[in-house]
Amino acid sequence: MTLPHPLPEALVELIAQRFKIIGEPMRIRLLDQLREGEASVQELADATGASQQNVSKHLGVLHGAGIVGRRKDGNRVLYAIADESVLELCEGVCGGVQRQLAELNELLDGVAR
Amino acid sequence: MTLPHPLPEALVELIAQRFKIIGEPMRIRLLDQLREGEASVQELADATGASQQNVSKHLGVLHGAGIVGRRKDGNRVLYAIADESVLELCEGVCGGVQRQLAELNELLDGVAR
DNA sequence: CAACTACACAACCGATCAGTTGTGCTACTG
DNA sequence: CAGTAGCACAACTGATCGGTTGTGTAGTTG
Repeated sequence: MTLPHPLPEALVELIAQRFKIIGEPMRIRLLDQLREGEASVQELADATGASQQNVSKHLGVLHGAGIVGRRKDGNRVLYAIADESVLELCEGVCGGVQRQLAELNELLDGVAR
Repeated sequence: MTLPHPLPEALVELIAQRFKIIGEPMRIRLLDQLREGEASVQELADATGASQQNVSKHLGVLHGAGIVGRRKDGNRVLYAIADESVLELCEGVCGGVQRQLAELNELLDGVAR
């Protein structure tokens, strides 16, 4: 996809909001956990060590953004990743981070030499 | 690239920080502007309608994250995109947004039918 | 029906952060 | 050298947000 230029203001806001939602450690942990498949709030709370309320809150945000899906199963509520593209985004970021660390290493090499 | 699972805590923090930095409308506007090539702080301030101090502050954050590069040119300081991958990230997000809007349209169609 | 589990909602608190204001510093100019 | 332009740093403020606490509700179990 090719981005228009200049970016329309509304799109800028949408993009920023999206990034901001993902830019939270706890939410990334939840998404990472959901890579194993759908899970209940309690399971995610246990897996991350966070409180049930906190997990529920973050899942609500992710669900509101359409990043995860909700499904009732009797007493519980199962969440699952609905937008696989977020994982690709994380990979992209990791790539950037790795590239940066590599450059940093080169710089250190240059100094040490 | 394939992400490890579970994500190490430090990596989670790094990813979140990166997303959070990009998740700010003004910074996205600056990056969008820099797609046209390097520009001075004043030019970016004029282009975005923001104050010089505010632009300088955001550029400082982007520079600290290694996303943009700095270069002195006489009296001015020219900034340029240093990590092109951020643009790809924005495209990825736009893809997700578009997909979401498409699904929303389908839902509306279903209701209206 | 009573007790319990799972979840979400609301209110609150502390921390973070974007934007402004004020200022100092550097480089160019007349 | 005085004046001006370009930029960054520091302090302040208001808003946003993550996490906790408390509570209400739906569904299950004995």
